[in-house]
Amino acid sequence: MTEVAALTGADGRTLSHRGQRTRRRLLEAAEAVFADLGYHDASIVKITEAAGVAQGTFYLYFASKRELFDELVMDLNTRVRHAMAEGARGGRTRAEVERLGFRSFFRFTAEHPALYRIIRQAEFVSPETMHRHYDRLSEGYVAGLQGAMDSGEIAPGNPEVLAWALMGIGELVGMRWILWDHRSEVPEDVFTEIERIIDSVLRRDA
Amino acid sequence: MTEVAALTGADGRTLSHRGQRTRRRLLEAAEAVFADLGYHDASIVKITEAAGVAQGTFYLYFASKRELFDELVMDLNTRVRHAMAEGARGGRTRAEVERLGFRSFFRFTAEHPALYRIIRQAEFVSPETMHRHYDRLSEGYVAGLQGAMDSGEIAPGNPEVLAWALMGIGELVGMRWILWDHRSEVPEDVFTEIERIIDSVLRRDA
Amino acid sequence: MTEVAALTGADGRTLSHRGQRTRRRLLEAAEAVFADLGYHDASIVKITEAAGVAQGTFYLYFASKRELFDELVMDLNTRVRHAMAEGARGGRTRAEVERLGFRSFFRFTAEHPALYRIIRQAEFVSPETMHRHYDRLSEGYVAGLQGAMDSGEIAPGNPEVLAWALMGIGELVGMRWILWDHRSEVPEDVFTEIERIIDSVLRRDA
Amino acid sequence: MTEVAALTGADGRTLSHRGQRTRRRLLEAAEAVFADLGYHDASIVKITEAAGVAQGTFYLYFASKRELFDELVMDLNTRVRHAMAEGARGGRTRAEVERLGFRSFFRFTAEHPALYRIIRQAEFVSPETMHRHYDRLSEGYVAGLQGAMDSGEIAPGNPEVLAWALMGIGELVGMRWILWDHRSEVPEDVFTEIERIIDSVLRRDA
DNA sequence: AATGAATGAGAGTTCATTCAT
DNA sequence: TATGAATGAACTCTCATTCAT
Repeated sequence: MTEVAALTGADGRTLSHRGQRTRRRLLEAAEAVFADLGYHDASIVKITEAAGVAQGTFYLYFASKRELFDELVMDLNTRVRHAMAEGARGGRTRAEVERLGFRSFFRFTAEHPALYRIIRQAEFVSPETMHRHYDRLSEGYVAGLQGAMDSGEIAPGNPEVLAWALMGIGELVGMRWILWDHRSEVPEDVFTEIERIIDSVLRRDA
Repeated sequence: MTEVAALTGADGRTLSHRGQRTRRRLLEAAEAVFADLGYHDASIVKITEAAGVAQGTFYLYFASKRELFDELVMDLNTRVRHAMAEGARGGRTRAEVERLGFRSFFRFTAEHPALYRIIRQAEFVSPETMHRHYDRLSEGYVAGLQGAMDSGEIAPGNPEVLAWALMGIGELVGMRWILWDHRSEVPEDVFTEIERIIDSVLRRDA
Repeated sequence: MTEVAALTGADGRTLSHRGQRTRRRLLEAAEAVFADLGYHDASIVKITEAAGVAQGTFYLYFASKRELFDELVMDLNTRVRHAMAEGARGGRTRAEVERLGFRSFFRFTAEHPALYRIIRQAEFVSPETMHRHYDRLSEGYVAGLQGAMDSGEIAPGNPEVLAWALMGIGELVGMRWILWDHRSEVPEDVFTEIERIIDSVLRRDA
Repeated sequence: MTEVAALTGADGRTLSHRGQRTRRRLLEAAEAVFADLGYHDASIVKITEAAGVAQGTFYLYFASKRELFDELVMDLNTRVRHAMAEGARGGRTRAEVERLGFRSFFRFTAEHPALYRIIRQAEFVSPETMHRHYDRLSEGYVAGLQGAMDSGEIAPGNPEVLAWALMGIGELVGMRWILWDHRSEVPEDVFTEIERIIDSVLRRDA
């Protein structure tokens, strides 16, 4: 259950405080540069420059550009899921939980555009990592939906397909109204429609 | 309104028959290579090799790799939309139209994986083209949905948001069950759930 | 029997006249640079500069630095063997043939120091190529020695070991008196001693 | 004349017991890693890892990678010569001495492949050291051969050339039958031929 | 219309060496 | 005495693009 950030260098050795700080700086710089430029145009030079370290330093902490990518994706994956779980905590009905989850997701997207931008290139960079990202994300959905279907709170159906449908909605709506419009959250009327969609899809009698 | 395939060389000159054939071969090769390798790993050498022409020939027909990309995306865009319109033609209710549209979309995805794979890289290759792709796709949806809302056939709501939500569903479900599973169409139970989702979202009383 | 120089590019394609010329220039530059600097310090930049072409041009003709190495070694190997065979042609006794062969070998070493210098690094660069070099060289010796032993012209013994012993003598004496002293041939008194050694080793009664 | 192992750090300071041990460990690790990988692929990291010390520690004992190389070569040189002298001690004729010397040389080569493998790269790493290695080795030979020529025990000739010829024989035969075949000593029939060669070359009447 | 040789900038990565602790 | 983080130059190799034929 506990997910601990790796605190080792590229060779698996434990790091000093200074080392940990450098590693974190590199990871943060990478997030920013990847978000800006995408995986391919984000060169190691640019990342290390942004982190304020020399080029060679990079390889003290990551075995390759791809490994950095994998770690960053998994890190962001952990964080979105936490953010969504956190944001949905107060929800009393399944629909409310999902609405709150979407809100948190949009907020996270606004704050961490890298996640969205990286993930859409991931299939050609690191397919397994991409799969793991979506799989982990869907797991959370599926568990909740399955439970609510079993208890009869929401309409019966295939929870896995529903999960992927919801992820698709989140991805494209976030892309369209957060990223393209450079907003920090989705406009209210857009969110209202999202709510309507979620509600109709989950609603039992119908 | 009429969309005519460009029949000119990179410099805008009209092409001979032979020239047109070469151009088409290049475009087809590019679709295949892009689908396989993605934009970045698809080099001009690989594309010209696949097309059976010399490297230099490429620049007789396209000003740059990026221009080829743009053209290919727009070409595929036109073709998906035609395929969807065609496939949905017989639909008698809006819901039926959408279901048929999805079916056609999935089929197209199976036959032209390049579209999906290219589009997910597009933001860092050619943002305008990417926007145009989604915009054009959504236009078709919006028109239909708007009409059906106005006539009271489907539940009122924000047709644009709904359009993007539907595109998101199609994208992720197609990715998950067509591309990842290497299937030529989505499994029936998955499609059944998709139908359920579409129906709930469009259903009036609720 | 006929050994034809490869006339293809790195991808196996046949070359135009211009291409062949460039390839040859690259090979010649490599021989010079390798002889001067050894394999490791001879960078592609230095080789292409010496050849008067751009860096990228190199990879049009050789798939890698190591492939160039292999080709160069094999090329020089062919040439020493020809030179030795040629030089020894007039010899009437086995001993005379060997003496003439050594002369040619020393002359070749003076003209192509790269062979010696490359071969001594080869074990860590391309072991198989190194083996092939020595094996091919020894084959010529062994054939001649075996025949002369069978006919009773020279003392009986193990022709293979003898061949390697002779190669060792040639290598170290060439290194000491040609390469280190920067001479174009071995001093006469040194050669006289070499003759004495060869004669004693081959002499029958004893 | 006395050859004392250097007991100083890179800066010339005398070393504590602990320091001496570390230095020795580094030298041993270097011998192993050089033998395995050759000079160029043997990085300081690999050597220090093999020695179980930190990277920076290396420079407490050696001013540079090249200095380590020089010291190692000279160390091995001292040891081969000792081994050969030791092994040849019982020989009663010059020919017997040489035979025994060769035996010891082959045995040393099997136990310390690094010597052979390093020396063949040495010309581009540290020419002076390479020269010193061969020169020292030949000195031993020359002294003995000269004496035996003077006393008429062996055939008259140029002892220096003969010495280099013998070194060449040892190098190539050791390479071929010890190193390439991964044997701990030369096969008996090969050694028999070596004996024959030595005997013929040294034999007076003839 | 087509070729394919040539270019050169820039990529990811390695490594001997330095230095603060 | 020892550590290990940091450096930055240099390396091999790739690739979109140009151009002479």
